[in-house]
Amino acid sequence: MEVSNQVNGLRTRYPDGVFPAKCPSRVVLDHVTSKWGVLILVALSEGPQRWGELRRRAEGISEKMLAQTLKTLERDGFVDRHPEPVIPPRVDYSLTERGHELAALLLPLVSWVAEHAEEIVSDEH
Amino acid sequence: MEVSNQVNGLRTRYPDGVFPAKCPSRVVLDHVTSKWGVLILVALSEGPQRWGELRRRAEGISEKMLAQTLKTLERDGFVDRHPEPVIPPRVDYSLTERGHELAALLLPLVSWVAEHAEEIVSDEH
DNA sequence: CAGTATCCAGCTGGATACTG
DNA sequence: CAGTATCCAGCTGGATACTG
Repeated sequence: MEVSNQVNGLRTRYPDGVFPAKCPSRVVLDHVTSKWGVLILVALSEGPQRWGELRRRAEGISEKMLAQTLKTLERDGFVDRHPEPVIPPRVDYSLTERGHELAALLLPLVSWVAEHAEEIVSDEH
Repeated sequence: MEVSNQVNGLRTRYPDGVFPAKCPSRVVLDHVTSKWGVLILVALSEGPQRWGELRRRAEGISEKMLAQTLKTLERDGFVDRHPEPVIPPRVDYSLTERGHELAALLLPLVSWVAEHAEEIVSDEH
């Protein structure tokens, strides 16, 4: 699918440029652009990872928010959960195909921000 | 600047994939991926717009949040404010060059979400 | 029109303790 | 290890009234 098609899709769906308050787009957009959602998706774009590793990578995330974020992303079909029946428990998380599509669009954004963030923040006396 | 360079920048800056809790990247990322920040940036990518029009487009936004979001985006150097000395007042907002760079990365993401949101939400019984 | 100022309800999310 | 359960402080952000 080409980018131009995707952008046309935006205009087709919202011809007047208004985003209705309760449209599905806003709901899903809030999930994927949430503070922790972005970081988890970017982390998982490097490959399957365990709960503990995700917790370490998204520095500052609480257990509650990690559980909640993973559940939302799983529910939206971006993330797969693979529990292994061993003791102690081991659970791997990975991106679904849909999750990979999304991450491919998220990565350039996050990279751009990572490259420009210092300059942006330092301008703010 | 190529996308591959940008993604390499991510790895260079965060080689172990950890996003430190208080790094500038996280701060700026929170601004641009905030609930209203995304919508305002996308709306402005269609051209300069007045306060009232932005308020109408980002359906559901309060005056307080519109003012706050615009100030943050202006402070980050993504948005320019052009007040005209007329009565009644007229103020136009537009993207800076930096804002256009960012919007170019945001649009494919928002478009993808707009195209898939219905399917995603409908899967959630 | 394009905001600012104030108030405050309620949700977010952190901290802590606990578990199969 | 990978979570769940509970509590609650404090921030977010909506509503309302007002202004140059």
